[in-house]
Amino acid sequence: MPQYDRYKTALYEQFARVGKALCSAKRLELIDLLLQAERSVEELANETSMSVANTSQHLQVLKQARIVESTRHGNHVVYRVSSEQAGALLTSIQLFAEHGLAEVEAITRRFHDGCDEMEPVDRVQLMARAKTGDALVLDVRPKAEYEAGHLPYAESLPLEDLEQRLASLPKDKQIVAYCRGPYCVLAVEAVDRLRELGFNAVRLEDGVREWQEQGLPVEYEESA
Amino acid sequence: MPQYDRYKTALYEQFARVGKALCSAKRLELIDLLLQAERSVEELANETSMSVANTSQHLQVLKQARIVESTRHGNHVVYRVSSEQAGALLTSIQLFAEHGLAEVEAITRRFHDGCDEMEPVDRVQLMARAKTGDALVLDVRPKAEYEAGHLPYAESLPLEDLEQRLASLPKDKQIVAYCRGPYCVLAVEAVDRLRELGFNAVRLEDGVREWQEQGLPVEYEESA
DNA sequence: ATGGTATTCAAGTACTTGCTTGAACACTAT
DNA sequence: ATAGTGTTCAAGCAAGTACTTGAATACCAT
Repeated sequence: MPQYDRYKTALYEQFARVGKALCSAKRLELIDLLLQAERSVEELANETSMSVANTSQHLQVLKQARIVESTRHGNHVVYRVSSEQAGALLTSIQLFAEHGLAEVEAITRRFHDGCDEMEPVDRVQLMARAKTGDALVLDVRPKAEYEAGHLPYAESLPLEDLEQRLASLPKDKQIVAYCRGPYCVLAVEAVDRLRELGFNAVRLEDGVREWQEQGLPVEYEESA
Repeated sequence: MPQYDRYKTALYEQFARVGKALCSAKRLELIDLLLQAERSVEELANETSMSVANTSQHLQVLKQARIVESTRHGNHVVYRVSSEQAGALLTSIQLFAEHGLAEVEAITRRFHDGCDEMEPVDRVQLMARAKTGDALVLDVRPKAEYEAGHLPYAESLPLEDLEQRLASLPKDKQIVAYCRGPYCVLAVEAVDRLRELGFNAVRLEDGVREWQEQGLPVEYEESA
């Protein structure tokens, strides 16, 4: 079966193309960022602390695997994730790593610990409370990510603006902060700070992606 | 945020460990085989046309990523997939590759073409027809894989034994052959041969894994 | 113990990858 | 045109990976 062997090899090599795109920590980080919102090469380079050239090269690899796509906008080249299935890919890797590799749990615990916020939140109920104004849902990611998609009734309050806007936050309602997802620390920091100041704040582990994967609705800025 | 940076890097490196295990065509092939049934190193080496030492090394990589596990059985070391989530990983890569990479479709088409069997089969209905004996479902994989799990009411008829057992096959019922899944060619070959001889044969694209992922039941040999 | 078989380990080589640097290219604004 | 900015390309180096070969280990049978 020489014919068949060539077929088989060719096929697995195609599958491996996808695998190769996912085998670098930096590339996974890029995908994760792009899942929140599209970005230019320069922005991605800044956020991942890589050189622009290097970032560009990683993006080429992802592009060849059809995980991301790009369009030129004037002087910038904007990259985005090419399909929702790319998110599923990352999710399944993260899920697998979390269940299979004890190290992942150890790492997240070491960082998130001290912040014992992890009371399980009923998502549907949370949405209802947000709707009635019973709870204040804060999106603490950078504004651009909020605009690209956010939880229903959530308000944007990027972590970096938190200090300036403390006065406008209610002391009498529960504040629920979320960010990019379970591995992101933005919401952890926000909740830590808010509690320090006496607010009733909890962290929602979900990001928009997790929320969406649960089949729950997400809002977008109409202007875009 | 140096502390945070270290956390982030460590985390993505763990995720990448999983990715690294999936970035070689040979390793994907190994996983695919192991998803059908557990095997010794030697068997895997034979089936993938690799040297034993090389196979062993690939298996170490998969083991470190906790995708496979092994136990010693007397003189042999038997490897198996460590959890069902590993199957989900491979599935999501294959799914992604199939949708995103035109090459995959081109490759499969080139091989499967001529065999225009792909009439969509209603799985639940097929199971009903198999139960009543209305259709004969053949598992054309090697016997060991059949024993590790097969579709309900399916009979084992490894492709290599097909010629010898032609006489026992019915001309008056539909024969539905399946193998490891959509990318496997065993069933294609079986159907080709059967049709040549005037049987009413079709191929079911599913393998056991696909079947199971649909939430449908699977049978195991009680003896095992 | 001895020899046989299955697996893993260790060392070596060819090849690939990740990152850097500096140049080239594409587009904008003047 | 010209200069300025953002992105990609090309060359080069260090590090890592895939595979081979031959030796070492683990187990079984006698």
